[in-house]
Amino acid sequence: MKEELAKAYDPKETEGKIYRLWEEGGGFQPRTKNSEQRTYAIHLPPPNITGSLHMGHALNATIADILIRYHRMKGDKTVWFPGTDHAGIATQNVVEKQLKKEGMSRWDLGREKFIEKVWEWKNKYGNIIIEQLKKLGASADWSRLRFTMDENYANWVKKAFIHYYEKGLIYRGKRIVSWCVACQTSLSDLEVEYKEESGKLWFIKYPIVAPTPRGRSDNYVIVATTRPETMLGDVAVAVNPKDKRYKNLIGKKILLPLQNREIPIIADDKIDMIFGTGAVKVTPAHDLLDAEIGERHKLEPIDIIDERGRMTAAAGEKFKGLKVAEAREKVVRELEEAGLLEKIEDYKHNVAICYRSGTVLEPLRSNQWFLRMVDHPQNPKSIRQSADKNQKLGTSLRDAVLNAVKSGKVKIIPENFEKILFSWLENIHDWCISRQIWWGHQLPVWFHEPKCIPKKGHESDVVKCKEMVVAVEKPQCEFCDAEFKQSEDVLDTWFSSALWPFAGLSEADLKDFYPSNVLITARDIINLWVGRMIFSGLEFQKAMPFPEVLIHATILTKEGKRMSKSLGTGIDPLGLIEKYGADATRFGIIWQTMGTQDIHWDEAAVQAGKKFANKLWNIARFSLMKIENSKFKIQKLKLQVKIQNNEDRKILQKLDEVKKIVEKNINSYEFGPALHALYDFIWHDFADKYIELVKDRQDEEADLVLQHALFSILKMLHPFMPFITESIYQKIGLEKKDLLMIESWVD
RNA sequence: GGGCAUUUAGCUCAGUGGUAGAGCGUUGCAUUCACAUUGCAAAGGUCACUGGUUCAAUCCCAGUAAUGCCCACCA
Repeated sequence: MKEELAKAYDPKETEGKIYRLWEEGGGFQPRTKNSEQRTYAIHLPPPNITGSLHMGHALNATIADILIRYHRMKGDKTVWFPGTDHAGIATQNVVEKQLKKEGMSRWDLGREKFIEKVWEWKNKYGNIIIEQLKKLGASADWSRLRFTMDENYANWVKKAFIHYYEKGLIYRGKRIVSWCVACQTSLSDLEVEYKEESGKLWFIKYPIVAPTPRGRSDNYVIVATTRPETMLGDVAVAVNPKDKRYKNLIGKKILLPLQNREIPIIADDKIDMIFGTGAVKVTPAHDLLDAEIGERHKLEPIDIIDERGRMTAAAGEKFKGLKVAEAREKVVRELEEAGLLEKIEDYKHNVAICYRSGTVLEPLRSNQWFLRMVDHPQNPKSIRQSADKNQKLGTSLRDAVLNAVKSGKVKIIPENFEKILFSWLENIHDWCISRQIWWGHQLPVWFHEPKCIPKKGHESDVVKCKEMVVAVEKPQCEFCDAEFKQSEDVLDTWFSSALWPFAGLSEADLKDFYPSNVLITARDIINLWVGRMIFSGLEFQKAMPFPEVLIHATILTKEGKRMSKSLGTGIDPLGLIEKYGADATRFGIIWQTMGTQDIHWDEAAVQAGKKFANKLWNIARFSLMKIENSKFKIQKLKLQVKIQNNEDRKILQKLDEVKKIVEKNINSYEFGPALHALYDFIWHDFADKYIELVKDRQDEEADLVLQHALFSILKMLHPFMPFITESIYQKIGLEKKDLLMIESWVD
C-alpha cells in the first residue's frame, strides 16, 4: 500500500506505534537465524526499583541496545536480559519516608506489615524505570524480566549463602562495623562515603600514674583526638616505638580521666609520630585502627556507644543515655573543669557518612556475618606486579578475581580501570554481608529457641540440640520441641546483585546464554558489583560471567561537574525524548560518546539528532517517491546488477567503506565514531551529492542504486536510531517484508 | 595522602610525526525543485605552558599549571 509521507518526521506520532509493532512481532525474543548458532547476550545492570531513568541509564541502555540490535541483525541468537533490583536500604528508606508522612515508623507497623507495604510500593512504582527504558527504544526481552526478590532468584541467594557457609567462607563474629544510627543497620566498606567537615582537634592531658619528679610538666601525656567522648572507652595510650619523646613511658600506666581507670601506655608502629602529639588514645570498640591495635595487644574493648547512638552504662553513670554529641560536650566541659584540656585546634577532616541517609556513621562492635575474602597472608601487591601471569594465587574469592583479571579471562575496557579493581582487592577486608534492615533476603539461618522442652525419651539428649542451623527450610530439632527462629538480619543487596548473570535464569537460558558477551556498566560500581559478580560466577557456574567489561563514560554537566538531583543539575532523558524524540536523544548521547571519555553534556547534539532524523526522513521521502514513479519497482533488497555509471560506482564504494567503519567501530565499542561516519556519509555524500546527481536520471541503474543505498543506510543506522529507520522501512512497498529490527545486516 | 583522566575554533568535542576537522553558533548568498529542521560559501585556532627527541611535534618523551573524577580506617 502506498502511503504519503508527511513533510517532516514526527517522533511522537511514530514511536509508540513502532514499539508495539516490535513487541507484537516478537522481535525482542532470541531466535536462531543462521546455522552457526552463535549467541549474543547482555544483562541489563538491574536498576533500583526506587530509581527513575537518568542520563547514566540512558547511555548504558543505548549502548547495550546498539550492540543487541546489531548482533540480532547479524543473525546471532540474541537476547538482552532485563530486570530490577530490590535495593534494600534505598527502598526501605523510601517507604519509611512515606510512613513518616503518615506519622508512623516501621516499628509501629512491625516487620511483617512493613514488608507488605514495601511490596505494595514495589508493585506500584517498581517498574516505572522499565517503562522509561521502553520509551528509549530498548529492545530487551521483557518476557524474561527478573526481580532480585523473585522466588527462584531468592532460592539462588539462599543456595549461595549455604554454599559459602558450608565451605567455611561465611562466618559470624562480633566485629567493628560502620553503623548507621538512622538506618539502624551495619554497612559494608563500599557503602561508606566521606564528607569533609570542619571539626576540632582536642588535646587532652592524660595523667601518668607513676609520678615523675614534682613540678615537672611531663607528668601527663597529651593525646589529640577529634572524638573526645570516646575517651570514656579508652583502654590504652599508644605511641610509636621509635618515638624518642615517649620511649621511657612505654609500659607505664595512665589514670584515665573521668573514668578513673588505669590504662597502659603501649608501643605500636602503626602510630604516626608526626600527627598530633604522637600519642594516641586507643578505643578498640569504636575505631577500626584502634580495634586492630587492641587486638594486637590483647586489650579488651569497652562498648560505650550503642546502636541507637547513645552512651551505654559502661560510659559511666554521668554519661549513660546521652547522645554522642551531648556526651562530647559534657566530656569536654568536665575535662576543662579538671584542667585537663591543653588546647583546641580547628581541624578539617573527612567524616564517614551513610551513602543512603547521609548520617554520620558510628563505628561500633556488632554481631555480623562476613564473607571471607582472603585466605592466606601472601602479599597481593607482589602478585599484581609479578611478570609471571601464570603465577599461582590462593583460592580465596579475592584471588579468584585477581587471577581472572590478570590472566585476561576478563578484559576491562578501558584497561586502566583494572587498577581500580586491583587497589580494592589489595586492601580488601572481609565483606560484612548482614544488614539489620527489614527489606531484603533474610538469612537462611535458624536459631534454636533457648527454652528447651525435651521430647520424651530424649531428656538426656537436650545438650545435643544445635544452637544454630544454616538451611533453606526451617529445621526441626531431633531432641526437643523448641522452635527454630529465623535470623532477623537480611543480606546486603550486593550479595544478591552479585548473582545477577545467572540467578533466576531458566536452565535452558543458562545453557544457551551463560556466559554473556559483555557487561556494560558505570565505573562507580566496578568494585561494588563487577568484582563480586566475577567471583560469584566462578564459584557457582565455574566460568567467568562475561569475557569483557565495558566501562562507559560518565555524563557530567556542561561545566564538567557531576550531575546531581539534589543540586538540580541532572538532565532528564525523558524530557529530551518528549522534546526531540527517542532517536534524537539516542543520537545526541552517542554523538558525544567518544571512547570512554567523560561527557560534558551538550543538548545541541540532541538538536542535531532531531535535524538529522528529519533529513533522513526527507531522503527517504524523495527516494521512495522517485522509485515509486520509476518503472523499476523494488523486488529484492539485494543489488544484483553490474554497475556501469561512475557516480553509482563511487557511492557504492563509499557505502562499503562506511559499512566497514561502522562494523569495526561497533566491534571495538567506538559508538560515537561509528555514528559520526554514518552521519557524514548519509548527509554529505548521499544526500548532498548523490541524490542531487541522480535527480535527473531516469535509468534503471540509478533507481536500483538509490534504493540499495537507502536500504543499507536504514539497516546500518537502525541500531542507533531504531524508530525512524523502522518506520521508513515499513513504508517501503516490498512484497515480502519482515521487521527491520530482525532484517539481516548489510551484506 | 594515593591513583586516573582531561587541556585543540565562541561552546561541546574528533584527529594526525609533514598546509588543522565536525556539530552547534556567527556572517554572506541561494531556493516555491525531498527537506528553511535546506543548499552553497565565508569568517574564526601560537592545538595549556616549558624543555627534550626528530630534517620536521598539536601528535612521541620529561616537567609545570589548571580542571575533573575515583580510591584511602591518620587519631
